[in-house]
Amino acid sequence: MEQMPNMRLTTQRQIILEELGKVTSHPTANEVYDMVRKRLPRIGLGTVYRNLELMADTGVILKLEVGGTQKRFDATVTPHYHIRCSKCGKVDDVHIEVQQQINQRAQNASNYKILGHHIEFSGICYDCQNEEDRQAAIN
Amino acid sequence: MEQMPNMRLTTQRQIILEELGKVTSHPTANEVYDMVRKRLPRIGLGTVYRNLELMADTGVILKLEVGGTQKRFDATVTPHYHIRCSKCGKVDDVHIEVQQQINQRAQNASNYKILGHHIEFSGICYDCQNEEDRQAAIN
DNA sequence: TTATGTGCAAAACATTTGCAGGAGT
DNA sequence: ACTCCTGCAAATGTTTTGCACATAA
Repeated sequence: MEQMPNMRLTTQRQIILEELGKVTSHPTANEVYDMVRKRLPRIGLGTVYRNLELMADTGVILKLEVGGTQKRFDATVTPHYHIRCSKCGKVDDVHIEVQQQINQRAQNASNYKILGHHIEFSGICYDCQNEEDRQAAIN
Repeated sequence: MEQMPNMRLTTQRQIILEELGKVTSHPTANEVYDMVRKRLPRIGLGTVYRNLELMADTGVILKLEVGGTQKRFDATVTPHYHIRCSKCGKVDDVHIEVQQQINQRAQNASNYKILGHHIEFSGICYDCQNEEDRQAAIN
């Protein structure tokens, strides 16, 4: 794990990062807690929150502030976009090219110093589409 | 207010919508509550939440699920993008053209049925830039 | 008249924090 | 040793909900 000065390499940190790296599901803090607890049964939820926050602040992971009530986390830090299913809330990556030119446009159109952007698509995932079709067949 | 069947036109609903329409600041539910309370001192916070949610569901207003801990609301329902100040959390509109073509690209790149997208820029607002300069001058 | 909506308070949920003991450097 | 970190539990902040009464249609 890349570190800041005064940031210790603890077992908890290593395992949180390892477990997050294993999945592509953009888990919530609580889901990470459940994953990590299988290997470290006595870890506290506060520790998970503190370390996810810390790793997001130092750029080791990404904190996704997408729709829904909970924050989600992503071990892939290269820029990419996301889609969230309006039915079930699942979040997936969307592999389209990054729209670099819109940062400049936003710079021209506002009095902010632009740092970046994120695109969140909304839609219905494959499973929920099938679910819809099944319901339609019944009615 | 445009309505669904069985949706009554109450004083509370009218005033919530009026007050939200007066501002461009993308207020949180609690900020709407404070605005509305000046005219309806006995309104409950639950009523504000229930009605903002209902109006967002019926498309009368927009619920913004941008970064930060609270949801924000917007009386402007025509598609547009937002920017959030990384320092103070303020949210403003960004008036650049809507990137309609990326929905098709996302459709091709995923197995979701795409419904739409939203872009959130991050940056430093004018006031916070000045604040930074003032701090730099001191140090 | 009657189903829907409201005010109020409590509950639910996500996240943060204080603190005493534990562990990395 | 000296900090920083952790587990635990309590606190905080936001949103939702149950219920008895009020009100729009």
